[in-house]
Amino acid sequence: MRILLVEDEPSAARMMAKGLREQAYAVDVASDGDGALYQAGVNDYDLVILDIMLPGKDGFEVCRELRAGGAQVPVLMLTALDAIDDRVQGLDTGADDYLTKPFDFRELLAHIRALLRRGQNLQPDVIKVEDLEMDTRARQVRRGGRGVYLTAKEYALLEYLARRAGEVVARSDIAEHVWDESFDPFSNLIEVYIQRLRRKVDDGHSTKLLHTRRGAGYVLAPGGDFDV
Amino acid sequence: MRILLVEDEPSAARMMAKGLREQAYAVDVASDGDGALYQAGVNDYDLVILDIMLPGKDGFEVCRELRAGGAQVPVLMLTALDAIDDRVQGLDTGADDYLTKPFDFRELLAHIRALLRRGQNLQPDVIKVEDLEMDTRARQVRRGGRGVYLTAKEYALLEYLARRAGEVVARSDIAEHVWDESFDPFSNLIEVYIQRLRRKVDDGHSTKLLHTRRGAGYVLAPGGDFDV
DNA sequence: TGGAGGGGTTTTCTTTTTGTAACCGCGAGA
DNA sequence: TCTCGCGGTTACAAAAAGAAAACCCCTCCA
Repeated sequence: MRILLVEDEPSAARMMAKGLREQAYAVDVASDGDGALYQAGVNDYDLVILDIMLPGKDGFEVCRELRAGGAQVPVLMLTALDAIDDRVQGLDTGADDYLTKPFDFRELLAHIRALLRRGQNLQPDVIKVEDLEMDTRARQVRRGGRGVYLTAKEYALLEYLARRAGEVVARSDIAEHVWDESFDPFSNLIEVYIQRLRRKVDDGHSTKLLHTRRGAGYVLAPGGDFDV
Repeated sequence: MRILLVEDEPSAARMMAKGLREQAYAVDVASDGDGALYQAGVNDYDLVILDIMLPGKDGFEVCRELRAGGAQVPVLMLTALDAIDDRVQGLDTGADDYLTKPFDFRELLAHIRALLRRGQNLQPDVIKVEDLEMDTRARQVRRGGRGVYLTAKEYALLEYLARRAGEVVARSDIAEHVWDESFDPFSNLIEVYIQRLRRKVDDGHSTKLLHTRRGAGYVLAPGGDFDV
């Protein structure tokens, strides 16, 4: 899941981005309103985290322009406690949720999870495909009851495929939602990660879940959704 | 679906063409305005993607000449964000849509889908012919509920026939829409692919869907019955 | 400060797909 | 019925896509 973080204070931005990446989110950072609008226009984010206090256009204005441009993306507003404003509380700026600073990081994560869930028509917290189970809340994966240790990127990729289980997912989609703007489309990084996932998820199991559709992308499904 | 991509920057062109081909579009590339006009004159494209910034004739001029020549083909303009122009926004250059660079690839795909759909009065995402189902979004094909594995070219050909189910499709049409300009009209490649499709789609089913009309082309229809 | 691990790159190897070509067989018209 | 030609079939070569392996670099932490 890919997030745009709009925060002008560099150290806060760095810290949050780091924490989010640790949670396997792909994060792009914008430090002002215009940059944020530009990024949001270019990429398809799953969530925007928007600090209200920004140089130039403030958070309210950014949110307004986003909505005016037809963007459906969920927006989480951040505001200082002493600057809470009726507009924020009423969420009538077009935002979907807000959080007061300073906040506990786990609290932020909880809000993010809730918004993301809402954004994809309430997908369950635990995704099951055959005997593969992904607990997206605990970020825990098990295959046939046995725990599978995945790195953050591996997890993010698997979760993205799992949420679209049974569909052929184009590599452009993967690049878009699992990696951030620094992804090099000519690298074979996706193949490399698919291979790492196969080793951890499919190796030693007779039913493989990760299938290649040459010229199209990858599918996560038992049997690949057709008899080969 | 056949697309003419007009883009002079080689790496951008290569990247876009690759991504589009991944989505089973047949893509021709032109690197300047005159080349584009020539190609568009010779071939029948379903869509033209036109960068405005071109050496020689620019995108506006190319579009104008295209329209002057009576071309109805949908045109999607690409423009740099900092070069947005009233002419672009007003779409009064004869273009049907525009997109600012750099853009998100999925966004491009969405625009392409929208334009292609607009041109053909709302094509559905799922095409059904008898017990053959093509889910064009998930890129899955099934016959009688059973998944059918098709390569990229096979899929493109079947989709083209399916969209024109019941019609006799001339091999010249097939060559134009499923292959690109490098197609050798003296080869029997189409026959080869029809055969491959028959093996995967019709074999083992009593009602055949792929029928030959000698001297005319092929039809995808149950029983091959159609109004003459 | 050094080593382990995660993320990313590069290179090489393997498999699949695409395209070519030669040959076969059937159907329509003579 | 015979023949010609269109299309079908099959085999194979070339090219592309993907898999695998090895390697690099950076960060974090003991």
